[in-house]
Amino acid sequence: MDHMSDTQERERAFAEALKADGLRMTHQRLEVIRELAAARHHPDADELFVAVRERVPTISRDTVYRTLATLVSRGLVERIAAPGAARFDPDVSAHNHFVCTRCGTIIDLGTGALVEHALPSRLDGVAEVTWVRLEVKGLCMQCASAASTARPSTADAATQREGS
Amino acid sequence: MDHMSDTQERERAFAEALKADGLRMTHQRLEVIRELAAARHHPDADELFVAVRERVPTISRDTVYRTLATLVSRGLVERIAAPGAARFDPDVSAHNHFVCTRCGTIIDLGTGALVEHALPSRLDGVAEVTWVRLEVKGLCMQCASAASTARPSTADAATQREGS
DNA sequence: TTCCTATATAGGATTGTATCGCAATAAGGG
DNA sequence: CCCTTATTGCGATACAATCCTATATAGGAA
Repeated sequence: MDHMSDTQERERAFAEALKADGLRMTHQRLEVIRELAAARHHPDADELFVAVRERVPTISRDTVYRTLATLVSRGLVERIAAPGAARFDPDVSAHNHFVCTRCGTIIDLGTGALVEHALPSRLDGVAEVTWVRLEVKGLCMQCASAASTARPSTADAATQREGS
Repeated sequence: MDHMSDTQERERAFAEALKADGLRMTHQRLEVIRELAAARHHPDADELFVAVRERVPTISRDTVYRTLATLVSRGLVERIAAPGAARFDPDVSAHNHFVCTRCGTIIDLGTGALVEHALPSRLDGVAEVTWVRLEVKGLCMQCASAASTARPSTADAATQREGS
């Protein structure tokens, strides 16, 4: 809900984190964080690059990568390892993901699906647990209907070898 | 437990899957599946390549990649997206993973940690759920003690930008 | 066993993601 | 308005993964 203030809050948090470390708020960084905060589809670095370039035509890919690295290291954004390119999630709160095995789309599931403290207090080889999430995979609506009708559709991700 | 028969069972399942599709059992494929079935650390393609090359000196990286793709597409092995290179898990049964955020090591947690994840029967945008896992992140024992004593240790994975 | 053909392999070329190195640029405190 | 220092742009580079194709081989048929 209320996306406007949400985006602005993220902007503010980023500006604050930068200042706290003696880093500078450039307009490149500002546009990257804005684009990501407003995104609803867990974009990858290149999607952000293309989107931001509309407003900052001279921005380089590397600046986008560096900005994302800064955000992730500050805990303001989460990096999601995915086939192909890593995706980024501006929502750092505890929530779960559904991943379509066909097109790679990620859908937020909210925290409802996650049950509390199912973890034993001690896990072998594990010193400290800081993060627990439920991951769900399957077919998204789009791919399901595309599959039932005809062609595999223009898969936008998950471009890996098919296996002879 | 009983790793020997476990490995042999996986070999047999692979041979069977190949035959069912008119594919051939080459000794390159055999050594790859053996190496992976015996592995306990969720290796990536290159680790398998290096290990298998000990016994099949002329094997190419591509053959390892192709064999893995074949295994994955047959549902005999699971691909785990990870920073750097993808890792592969010969254990396809429902079990959960702990991932060390420092070194990238993956530790099996068994199914015990997974409680009744009461997923709503209907999820928005989701057509079909075929896979549910719990993912846990934190610090492994090794990294925890290495961190408390001194240097960051020779991180063997998770080599991503630090973020200024 | 030998032959034959479709499948598989080797490995160099290629694509794609992400990072590095450095000269040029600009943020922002003084 | 200056000056120091962080930041940017971009070509070079590193590495994962896949493609291309001439050559090799699995494995059924004779």
